[in-house]
Parts: sequence; C-alpha cells; structure tokens
Amino acid sequence: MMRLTRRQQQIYDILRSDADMMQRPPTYDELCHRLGLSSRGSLHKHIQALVMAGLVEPMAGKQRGIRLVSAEQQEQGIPMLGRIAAGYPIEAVEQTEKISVPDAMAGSKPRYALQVSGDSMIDEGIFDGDYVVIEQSAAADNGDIVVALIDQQETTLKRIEQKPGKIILHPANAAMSPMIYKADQIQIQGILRGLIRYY
Amino acid sequence: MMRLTRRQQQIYDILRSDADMMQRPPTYDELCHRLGLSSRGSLHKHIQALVMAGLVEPMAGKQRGIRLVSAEQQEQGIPMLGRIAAGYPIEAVEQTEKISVPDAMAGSKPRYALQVSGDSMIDEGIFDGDYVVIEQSAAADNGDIVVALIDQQETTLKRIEQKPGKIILHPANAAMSPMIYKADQIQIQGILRGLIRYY
DNA sequence: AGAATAGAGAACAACAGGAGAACAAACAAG
DNA sequence: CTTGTTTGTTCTCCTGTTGTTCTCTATTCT
Repeated sequence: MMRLTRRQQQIYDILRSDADMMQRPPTYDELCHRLGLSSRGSLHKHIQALVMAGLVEPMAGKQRGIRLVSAEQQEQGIPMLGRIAAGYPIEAVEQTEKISVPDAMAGSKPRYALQVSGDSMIDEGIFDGDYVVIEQSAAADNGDIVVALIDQQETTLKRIEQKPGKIILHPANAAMSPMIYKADQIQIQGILRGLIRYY
Repeated sequence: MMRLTRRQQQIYDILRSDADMMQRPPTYDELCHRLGLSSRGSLHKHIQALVMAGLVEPMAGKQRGIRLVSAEQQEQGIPMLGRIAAGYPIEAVEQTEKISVPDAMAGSKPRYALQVSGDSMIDEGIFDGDYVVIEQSAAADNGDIVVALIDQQETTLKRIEQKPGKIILHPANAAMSPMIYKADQIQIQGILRGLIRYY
C-alpha cells in the first residue's frame, strides 16, 4: 500500500473518528476548517491520494460523499484465494483479500472465489478474468464444473465425468480435448456455484 | 443501502414515529406543513428517493399512500426489472423484486438488473438465464454493451457502435448479423456493468 | 538549481433543496 | 352518476452548496 504523508494520515484519522461516531460524512469545507486549510482544491488532492491508496471510496460528485472503506466491508464476502489457470497450481494472492458476492451466492457450506485465467472454459461462457465462486467439496456429480487437483500438482477448472476407475475432465473450448485420468490422480477441491464478471 | 440526505432522513423519521403511534399515514400537504415546506413538488422528490432506497413502498397514486417498508422486507440489492430478450420489450416482473449483487457492482449511479433471455450475446459469454447489471444512462461509448430501445418498441442487449447519423448494434453470436439503424430509432437505456450467473 | 510537495484562490459543473404552476387521479358530497 | 375538492404527480425554474479542475505561489528536500 502507498505510503501516506502526514497530512493524509491526519485526514484519514479525522474521517475514521467521525465514522465511529456515526456522523454523516463531512463536506470539504468542514474538513478544510478542521484542518486549518482555506482551499478546497488542496484538500481534494489529499482525498484523491487516499482514494488511490484504497482507504476511501471514490465519490463521484456526490455531496458529503467521503466514505471510508470500512473494516467491516473489507471483511464481508468470501475469501479470494487466487487465480486458477489450467496447467498450473492455484496462484495464491494475499490471504486477507476478500470479495463481495451476492447473498444468494454465499451458501451454507464454505465457499471461496478464484479468478479465472485462460480460455479453457470459454464455450461455457467463463472468460479470462471472470471470478468464479467455488463451494468447497471433495465430491461432485457428473456434469458439475469442478476445481480439480491433478497429480497433487496442477489445478484446473473443468466439467467432470466420473466413470468406474477413471475420471474425464472436459474443457469447454473447441480447441482442447478432454483429458482422461485414473480416479486416484484427481482430487476434487470444489464445485462451481457462481460466476461474476465486471465490465 | 443508498445514502439518505438530511431532508430524507428527517422525513423518514417522521414517517416512522407516526407509524409507531398507529396513526394513519399523512398526506403530502400535512407533511409539507410539518417540514416547513410550501411545495408538494419538492416533497415528492424526497419521497421518491425514499422509495428508491427501499424504505417506503411505491404508492401508485393512492391517497395517504405512504407506507413504510418493514425492516424484514428491506432487502438490500438492486431492483430486478425483468427479462430482456432480443426482439421483445422488457418483460416486467413484480416491481418489488430485488437481487443482491456484489458491493463493487453497486455504483454511484442508479443500477438495475435484468435476466437475459436468448443467445444473442453468447459469444461474449452472456448466456440465457444470466443476470446482467445495468447502469442507467442515456449515452454510451462505442464498444459498450448497452440496453437499447428500438423504435420505442423492442428492447435488446447489444454492443453498440455509434456513427454520425446511424447506430449499429452488434450481436455476439456468429449466427446473427449486426443491425443498422438511424440514430433517432435507438434510445440507450443503460450500460452493462456486471454479470452474475448461478450454477 | 531542480523536483516533489503543499497550499491559495478562482472558476466551473454537479448537486441538494425548494417554489410554484399545471395536470390527473382519487375521493367525497350531492 | 355527476360535480367539485383534495391529493399525488410532473414539470420548469431558481438558489446556494459542494466537489472538481485549473493556475499560480511558496516551501521543502535531495
């Protein structure tokens, strides 16, 4: 995270103490007065720096729009474990990262999110960069799209077909072929329950 | 939940305290008087804001129709307006329906959700049954995927290309062709900002 | 000196909040 | 049912506030 200057730290502290008191967010003029500033323009630059640092939500023109990115908000949601790309282990990101999902996507069983890398499921409408919500599970039904660990090494997102003794992983990309494994080569790590994409 | 302004909070408090006292809902004129307003028009805007925030039920012309939405009913999320299918107007569903979306998908401008019907955007990974999050807007940049109203009649989800005097709507389906319209045939109703799919 | 940092202040655009007219739907009285 | 009043809705216009963007100046630090 970006390093804060003295002024930015000071502003952030004021915003935080205000938030604790459940007050409505201050206007620029109010903040200026409390800081001893006489120019909103100067303050604006500092606020922008805080937005860049991710400590404050961007306020698109709204009045009294200064909003802290509250600790609560950061804790809500499901853990974002990393990026999943066919052919590689899951590339972990910072443990603490979380992403917010629709309520209906937060089921009773533990779930986590992964960001998809690559086009192996493109025919199922799962694109590079999309977020997938995975329900932790060691078993799946045939036809489910699962996160599968292959030979204890690489992880991939594929549609699964389980036959006695063997497991077939179907990519959804006309340019790729299904892969056939022995049952003990594959460990199911979770089942796809939802997909989220931002434009 | 959307943020309330001073006045809106004040009005909401009055409505709530009235409800506690089992009184019948006030008329606009009564409310105006208690608030020191002299224009019903001004009050109406505030009430509408409360409706949008999901704190008050929409009152379709009824007199003394201001009804609070009970705390349990106050689902957070964005309104789910209906299904959108190429070639038909938006098929409206119950006004009250809402769906929950990731926080990051609830922007500062008003947004709503539609359920996609049909395969016209399948090559973009937008499938039948998916939910799309639309930002209300009458203008869009070239290349944006928009909800477009054609000839005041049918509504569709397409990628837009605006040229002087004409507008081209590109489906994302190899089996369909782009459609060319005069600029005044098309009204942009919103821009695609997010996609949600359940498995 | 030169670059980064802070601030002042003007000018602008977006927004909140209100006034009032005109209209239409709802209601009440005859 | 008809009439007139109340009441909700829509519209345009106005005002002061507030966020944003500039340019210019001063300060600090290497």
